Amino acid sequence: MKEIEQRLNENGVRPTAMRILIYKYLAEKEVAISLTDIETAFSNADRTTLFRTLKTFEKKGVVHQIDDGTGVQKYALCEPGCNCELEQDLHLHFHCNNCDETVCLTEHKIPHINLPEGFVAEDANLVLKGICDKCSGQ
Amino acid sequence: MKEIEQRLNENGVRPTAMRILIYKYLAEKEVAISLTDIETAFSNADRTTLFRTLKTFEKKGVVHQIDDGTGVQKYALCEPGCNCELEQDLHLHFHCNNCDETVCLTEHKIPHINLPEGFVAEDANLVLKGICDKCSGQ
DNA sequence: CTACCCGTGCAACGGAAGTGCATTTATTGT
DNA sequence: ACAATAAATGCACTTCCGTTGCACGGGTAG
Ligand SMILES: [Mn+2]
Ligand SMILES: [Mn+2]
Ligand SMILES: [Zn+2]
Ligand SMILES: [Zn+2]
Repeated sequence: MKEIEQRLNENGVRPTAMRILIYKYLAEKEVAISLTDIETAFSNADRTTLFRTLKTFEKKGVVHQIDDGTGVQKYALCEPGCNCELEQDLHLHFHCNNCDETVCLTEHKIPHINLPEGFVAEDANLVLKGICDKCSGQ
Repeated sequence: MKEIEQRLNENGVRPTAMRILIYKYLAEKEVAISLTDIETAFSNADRTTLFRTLKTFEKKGVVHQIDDGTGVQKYALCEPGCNCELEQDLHLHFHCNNCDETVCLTEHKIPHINLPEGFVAEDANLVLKGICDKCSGQ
């Protein structure tokens, strides 16, 4: 509880009640979360607030956005001290075709790719799709 | 012209006038194309027709869909004899943050990734973002 | 020639992201 | 403690894109 407030403060995000709740929600879930997920979980709050909270979190480096190819934006908490912006720190994501959940595989960094002449990479996104550990029965 | 008809026939797609035009359009452009792009190019035709044409092309293996993280679906012609479905044949895509175009780098296959226990990969999507060869001045 | 299938067109729907503005809540200076 | 100010929240509305239902019409096959 107190740690959350501290974490938000460190990142320059004012720890309002709502934001703490959303942070806690993100922390409990071990999967990437969509705006609609949060909207469902906090049906009393307004969608715009939740939307802007996520955008604030993203801008301040509290969460990173995930594009898993489903067409809906997902978010997950950043590791403490992570540098999502830097190309070297980009991890891959896994989307399960069975349970439809997306998880961060923070241990698995995106390998460096040699590009043709003239191409300069600044960012990368690698998503693997298949069956997750929960759904594969193992 | 005749080759296009043949190509479509080979893939089980009836070569209507519209479809041939769309195929030709995709072939001329060297970049990934969105439905809106096609809609703009063929303002006389109906959006639905174009949409379903792309979906038909995709189902029959004439084009593959590309998710470049912009939020809009793009499409590009498949290489003759490509096996987009197979994991081994997946190439990466490059999205230019300057000109906003997305290109296939068909030579660059997505490297195989060792996943944690229980995860089974069936598909992969790797998108690099940065500055393309045209925009980097080289 | 006729019946049918499939491509095309028109209209409408639904989900999701995003914005402008009013209102409430928190923060700061006096 | 109070006023002035800034930030967060809520409501309404919009736009964009993908998608579907249904009706029409031209080509294809029997
Ligand atoms: Mn992640
Ligand atoms: Mn491609
Ligand atoms: Zn799963
Ligand atoms: Zn470019």
